[in-house]
Amino acid sequence: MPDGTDKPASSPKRSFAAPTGTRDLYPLELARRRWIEDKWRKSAVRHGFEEVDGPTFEHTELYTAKSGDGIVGEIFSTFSGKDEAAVKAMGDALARGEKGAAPYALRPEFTPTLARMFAARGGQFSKPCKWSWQGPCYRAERPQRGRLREFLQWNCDLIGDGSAAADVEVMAVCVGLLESVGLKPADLRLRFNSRRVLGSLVREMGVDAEHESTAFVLLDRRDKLDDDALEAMAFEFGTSDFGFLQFLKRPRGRTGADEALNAMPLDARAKANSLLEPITAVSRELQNAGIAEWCDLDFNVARGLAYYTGTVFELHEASGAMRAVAGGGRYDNLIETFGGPPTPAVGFGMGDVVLSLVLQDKGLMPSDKQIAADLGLRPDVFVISNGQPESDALVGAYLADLRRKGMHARRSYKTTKNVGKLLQDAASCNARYAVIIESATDVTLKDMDANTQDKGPASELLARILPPPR
RNA sequence: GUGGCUAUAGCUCAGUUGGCUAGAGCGCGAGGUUGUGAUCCUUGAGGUCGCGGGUUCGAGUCCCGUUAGCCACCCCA
Repeated sequence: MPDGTDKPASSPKRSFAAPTGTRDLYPLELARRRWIEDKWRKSAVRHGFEEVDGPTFEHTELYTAKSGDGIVGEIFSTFSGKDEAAVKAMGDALARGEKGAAPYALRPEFTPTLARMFAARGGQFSKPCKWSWQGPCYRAERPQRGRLREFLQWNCDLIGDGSAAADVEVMAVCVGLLESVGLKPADLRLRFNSRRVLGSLVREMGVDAEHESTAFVLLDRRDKLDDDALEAMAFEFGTSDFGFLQFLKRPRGRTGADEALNAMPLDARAKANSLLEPITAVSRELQNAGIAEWCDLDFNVARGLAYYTGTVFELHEASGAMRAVAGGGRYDNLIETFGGPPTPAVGFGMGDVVLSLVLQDKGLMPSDKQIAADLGLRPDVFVISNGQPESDALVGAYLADLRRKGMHARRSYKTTKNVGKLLQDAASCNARYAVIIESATDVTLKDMDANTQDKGPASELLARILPPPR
């Protein structure tokens, strides 16, 4: 365009940073992520969960319907780009000072997708249906320690069984993961509660059904607010019934059933034992499953998501310093809400960000070499020339042959003929064996772990390390 | 969305009360020595000091703005 500017034809260089809250994963970092994904998947498989997957983005209404305001406010809105009418409508709404909603949302969590999937086709599966999933989720939050805008989540859900045993089966796969990465009950605590029990208790204390969910919010924040702030919020929410206020302001720190019951009004306490039955059922099953030592009953756990109906739980670092590693619970109404048959379901989600932090803090993240070995990425053999021209010429043929036979085979790209430096190259990629080509027929086979080697005919020595023929 | 802290090489950091061509270690590349993963020696690449203004004879250094990152609140995996 002859616009008279003398800008050079080549546009100026511009550098881009990754968007806020996202991660660029270079080989070592991706290997660490794969290691976690591998542990997740294996834990799910061991416990009999089958992997499913769904779309990265959904209709926005899928989340506005049931997820609760917390998550809805963090949605990344998405347009198709071809739907100019929708883009314009949102622009107009914003211009009028209204809130606009995009037609699509990047998934902030997977549970609504799973409930939608089950509502659509769940009838064809035998019950209970045990599904696991892992993949990226997106939330437009301000990043900080343990929190990003794009993160990985692992979900395990058990659909079609409303029993306490089902609740505990889901908790058990979560604990199974922790055990598989070397964590101990002293490191992490699984705090559980029941919304149904909590609901009947607060009703006994004078809170009506309409205010039940705001009562849960208050209980969830007990540890973070002082009595005055709690009381102020309670009045604001219209949940200032005397009995409930006393319960809300009971001493902090102790979280078990006895402490909670002692803080309740007498007439409520009288009925409490029968009201507590759902929780005692869970406790029994925790014993049966052998994971009780990981778990604490905690009346402060209510969970933010609006769709939880029964048992709820959160997994926290024992010191309580860090945010939740995982959280979940029972959502018996969600599938019906999405047009399916009334179906009980329970599940949890675990994020990779906090889990990685915990593993690092505890020194449980394996070395990069160990991770590569765990993932089957360790080179089987490293091919080296002894520096003679006839050996140099054979490197490519050896590589091709070994690879064709199923070996992970590598070579050096350095120009040096120094065997020591080439072995250093082999060691730095953690190759299991090194093959030094000595002549047209002979090689030295070096066991890099044992630091032993033999020299002889190639056909004979390589036969030792080749995988058995199928 | 609110607040605090930080910003010099890929990484970890020096850089004096403002003063010559901005440094080190590690890592990366090349070469040498010892036919075997170590050690050692030589050498190279890589930075408009986050970006934009201002003060000054002179700014990596002082001031303002901005962006990004980290941390906390909020919320949550």
